[in-house]
Amino acid sequence: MTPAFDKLARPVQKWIRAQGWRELRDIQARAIHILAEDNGDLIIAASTAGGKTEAAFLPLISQVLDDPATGAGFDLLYIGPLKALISDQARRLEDICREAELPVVPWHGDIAASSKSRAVKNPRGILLITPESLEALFVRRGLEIPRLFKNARAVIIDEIHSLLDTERGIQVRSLLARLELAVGRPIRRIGLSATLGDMGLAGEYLRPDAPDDVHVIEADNGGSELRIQLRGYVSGDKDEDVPAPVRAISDHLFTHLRGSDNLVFAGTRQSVEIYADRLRTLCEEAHLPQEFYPHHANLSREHREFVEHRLKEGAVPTTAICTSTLELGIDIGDVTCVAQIGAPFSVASLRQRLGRSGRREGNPAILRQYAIETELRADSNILDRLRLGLVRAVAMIELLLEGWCEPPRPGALHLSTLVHQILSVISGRGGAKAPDIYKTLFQHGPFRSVSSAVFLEVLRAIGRPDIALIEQGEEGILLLGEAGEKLTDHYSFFAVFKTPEEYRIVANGKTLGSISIDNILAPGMLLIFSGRRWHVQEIHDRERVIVVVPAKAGVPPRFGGDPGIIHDRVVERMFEVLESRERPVYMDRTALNLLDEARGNYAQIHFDTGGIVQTADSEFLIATRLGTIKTETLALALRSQGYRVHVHDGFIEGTFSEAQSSPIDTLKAIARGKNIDLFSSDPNLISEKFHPYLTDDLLRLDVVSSKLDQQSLPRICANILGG
DNA sequence: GACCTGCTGCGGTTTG
Repeated sequence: MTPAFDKLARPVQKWIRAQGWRELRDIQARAIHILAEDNGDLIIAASTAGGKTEAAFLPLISQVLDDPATGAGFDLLYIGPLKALISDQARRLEDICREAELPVVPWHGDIAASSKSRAVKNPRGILLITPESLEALFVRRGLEIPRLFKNARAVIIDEIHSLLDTERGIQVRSLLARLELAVGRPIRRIGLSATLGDMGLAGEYLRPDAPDDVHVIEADNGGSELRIQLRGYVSGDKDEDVPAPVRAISDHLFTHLRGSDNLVFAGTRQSVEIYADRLRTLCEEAHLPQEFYPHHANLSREHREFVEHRLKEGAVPTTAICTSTLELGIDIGDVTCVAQIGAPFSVASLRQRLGRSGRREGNPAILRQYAIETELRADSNILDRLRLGLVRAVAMIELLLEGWCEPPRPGALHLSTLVHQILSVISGRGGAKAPDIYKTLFQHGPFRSVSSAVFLEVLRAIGRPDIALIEQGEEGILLLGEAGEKLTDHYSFFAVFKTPEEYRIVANGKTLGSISIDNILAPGMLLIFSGRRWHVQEIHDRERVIVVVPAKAGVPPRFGGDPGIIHDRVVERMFEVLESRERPVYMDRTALNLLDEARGNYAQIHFDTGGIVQTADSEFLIATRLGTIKTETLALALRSQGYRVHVHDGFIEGTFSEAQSSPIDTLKAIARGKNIDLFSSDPNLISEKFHPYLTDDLLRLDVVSSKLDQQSLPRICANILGG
């Protein structure tokens, strides 16, 4: 074939021939050359099904075969964020490795303990593991880590775009640093990804000590055709059984998606239930077989796998009404079109979703965007008049077409994850001194933006007698306290992210899924769940179980959630859309009418003399033109000065009383550097799993580093006043 | 004003 092919080991070449491949893909050939050249780190970015896994593994497996290690130890380590992904990848790798007689060891919570203990006794080949299971190895078998990984040539991290600066991403980085420390040498890191907004920042994530040395291979997947339509809908009376836009959008989906495989991203789990229920009803009324199914994280594994299987097999037409569950890497094959109801929270996720469609050569990728706006009345709010949902959908489509997406946001302290890693290090080593922990987690690990003073404060906080996560032993050794022992002893310790408490919903002895305990339910109430209608029969509070039987009517449950963070650039583009006169060709007539209306209303506000206007006697409106973080920071500052404010995309709406100074004067004072206590309105600061063990001071530091931008506050105010 | 992800070790019994 090619020089790249000649570099591969015999059994690998034989496997490639058996696949009937005529040639290696471009990214595969490039990866083979780069991985043969030196020991450097590498990022491979290509779309789903673009051959990334093979690009990384074919040359690495070749190296293992050409130069076998002596003694026990895994040759390669793969970290994947999903159990389903690990099982998928293990199947593919087993096929390649069968010829080479290299063991492939999938390892996650659903794998039998017997096969795990076998692998620990005789570690060889490729280990595929979740971040949580790797954490468990460090905690439960900390002393065996060097033996298990001393031969590891590389660690492959799949879907790194889903990790980056998240809690879980910081955990993975910490584990990598601890791994290298345990084996006493660097281990080459290879990141696989679909969507990356900024390769430099991804390199920074992969190897913080030498980001510039990280090789990058990017597939050019330009050229494939993209078809977009944005349809507008106006909602009327809220009291209707099925609201008009739900009815109209469902009719449109039913007409255009029936007969093919599609994904409908409905935005929220509640919305998934509403549209799935409506589309099921339409199928029943037309006496047609069912082909629309809901898919979200609260539905049972059995039901989700049923939907995934139908999509993957492609034997019968299937449309999944889903949340971001179907956005990540699990293999569901190609879909005809991707529908998006309401604007998403990030361009990155829109891009990732669209990547599911038009993958087969010659097929276009199709995006059907639906925007719902409320009908205006004489007393309608000014922000309803600006049609911000529709405007955001337009802004995001424009940014998508330009190829932009959100970069990661480094700089957060991640104190909750730090508490977790401190406990993990102490537990895995049976005790540790503060300077050793500092060396492990800070000099080599991901917490270098945390100062040593803050580190000591965290140790003191979790060592307080009423917290008792750690305590001081002889010669300054830190040991687990009573609460720390209890926490790390339970398997729930290994995940760094928080999970809500839930009821299990059971019908006819089978689990349908779960709903949050925040739902107020009583026997006799009606429920829509898993796309069908139910009657609540029994509630078992202690067992957290709700028993339901089929019913004729129902209402969807509440699932709750955190507000999303919208990037500055998206809001900036929204204002450009409001101030422009261009009418995008992909919008239907209703959508264009709504956009014209929004532009007319925006022009009437007269922001031309500055970003703040008085809209009524005691009401004001600020256009920050900035994303969630900066707009929320200003909102907190105004609240601390006694104003009542509401935040929207790039806008703050507020009221003030005569006794207060005018909001313009307040903005002027902040612009001049007036000292503001952002927390005087006492906002909730606990959002992550280990936050409850920290002090208020530490929580404030953490929030300021991750969710606010205190530093920019004077400039934000100056820009608003400058018009 | 949202979405998603994950989980060990032991003791007992049976089988080759």
